[in-house]
Amino acid sequence: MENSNRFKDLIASGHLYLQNISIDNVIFGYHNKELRVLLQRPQGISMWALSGGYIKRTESIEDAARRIAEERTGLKNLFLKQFKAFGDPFRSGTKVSQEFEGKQVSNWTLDYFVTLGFYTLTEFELVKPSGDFYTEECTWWNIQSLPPLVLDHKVIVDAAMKALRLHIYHYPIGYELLSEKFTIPEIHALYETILGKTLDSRNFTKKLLATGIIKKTNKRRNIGPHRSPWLYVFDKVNYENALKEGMALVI
Amino acid sequence: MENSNRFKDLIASGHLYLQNISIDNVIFGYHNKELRVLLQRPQGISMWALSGGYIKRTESIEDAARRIAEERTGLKNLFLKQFKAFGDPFRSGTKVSQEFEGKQVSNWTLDYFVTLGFYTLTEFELVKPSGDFYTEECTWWNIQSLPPLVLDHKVIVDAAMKALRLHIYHYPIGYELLSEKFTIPEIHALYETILGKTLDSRNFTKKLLATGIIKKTNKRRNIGPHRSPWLYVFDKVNYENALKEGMALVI
DNA sequence: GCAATAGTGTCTGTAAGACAGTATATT
DNA sequence: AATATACTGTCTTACAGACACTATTGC
Repeated sequence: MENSNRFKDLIASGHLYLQNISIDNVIFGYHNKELRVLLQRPQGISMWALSGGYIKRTESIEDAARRIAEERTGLKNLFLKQFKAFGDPFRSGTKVSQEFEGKQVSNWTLDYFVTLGFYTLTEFELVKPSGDFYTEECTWWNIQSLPPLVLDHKVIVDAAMKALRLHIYHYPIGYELLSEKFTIPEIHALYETILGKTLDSRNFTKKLLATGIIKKTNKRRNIGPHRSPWLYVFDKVNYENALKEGMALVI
Repeated sequence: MENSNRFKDLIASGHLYLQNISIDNVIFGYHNKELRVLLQRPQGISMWALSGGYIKRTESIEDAARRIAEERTGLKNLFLKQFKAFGDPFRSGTKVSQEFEGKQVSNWTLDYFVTLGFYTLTEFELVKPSGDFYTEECTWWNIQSLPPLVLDHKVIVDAAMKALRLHIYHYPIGYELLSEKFTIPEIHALYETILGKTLDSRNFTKKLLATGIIKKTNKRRNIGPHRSPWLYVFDKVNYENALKEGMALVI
């Protein structure tokens, strides 16, 4: 059977979405030394939830996670990483989860769901968060002061944060969080914010430059009554390679 | 509703297993400088497959992966790690997959499956592989010379191998692959085999001992007409801690 | 000149990595 | 004695990490 026909048949015969499996996307936003997470509050619930959704029968899990991020942020081509799957008969199936995941009030949303954890990186000033019909609020929360979260979403956020902090040493993080041209102090602040600790600026600069993922331009940024910092850009070739092959950065 | 009743209802009302999601467990076996993978060949198929299965509505994903490993190896308490989820509408749904995953000939096994990749470590001499009713053969294959694999199972094996080689630096690997007491040359050979490269024995010993995960006993192993090596054991406290918290080993 | 920020060079200490000779068990 | 394997110490080098002064900008 051709694939297009196969899809039509599957969709016609059953559900648009895969069953028993969901995606929770921890959408991180960065701006000006602040790291936030995009959360939404479902109608009539006092707790907050990650941007989640289901996998269409016609898309890969990465596409699904990307679509969910795009629905909430309006942005395409975000930095996206799968980090862990969570599955336990008790993680969904409480009263709360019925109300929370009850976007579609049918049996299978009350069922045992395995959720695939992804995280996404974006610049939160570029984003006007948008919830869906079942969402009462959708907004950014500082990572240090999150509101009460439904289900095991706090566990998922913590795992995403842990994965992000590990990945920052192995993948070129920053492209989606900074403007196309950025200064060393800007990317320095980004790394400090994500890692939650100060990094010696001299050593940081040396080591980041040694990876080759960024390069100096011949332009400077005017920042008022101070010395103008040089502008840098990501080196396309080295960036893509580090994204695919990984890299070693010990800062 | 009580949980026990909830499960009964769910199982009675639908399927025993979660739908659209499977587990593939890359069961690695080690013995005497050789690393193997446990594969099975379904009835009437010429290609081989990973040990896979589905998730019962009453168990967590880790429990399901553990159960699958136990069904094939007969062993409990194996080293088990989740490493990645694979999901794409085209990864299952070919003619081959119908025959392969057609253990239960019903619509949903022909459907789009997201599979959760786990890997397991064991000592293959301890294992008498056992397939199930639908399996024609179930046996160990050297990692260097795998037979043709169904679907994307080669991709999954490669990803598991990559994850294992990364994890060996961060988790105490060896407890399930060696006898309770083992010598430095034995664990040295294990690390060399998994990493696929030679490791200087002097530096290896220094650094492994520095982690504190193994400790010397006052016994030696008799190995014939040669100097008798000391026997070591894993240090329970440090081992458990490294398993939970991770560790740093640069070899 | 002042205030604020950018930018960078050097030193030290640690440890990774290279390297080879001695010890021991058996026949 | 011969053989095969276990065991270990030192040196070099690289680099991580600590550290502080100079440069630039606008007012």
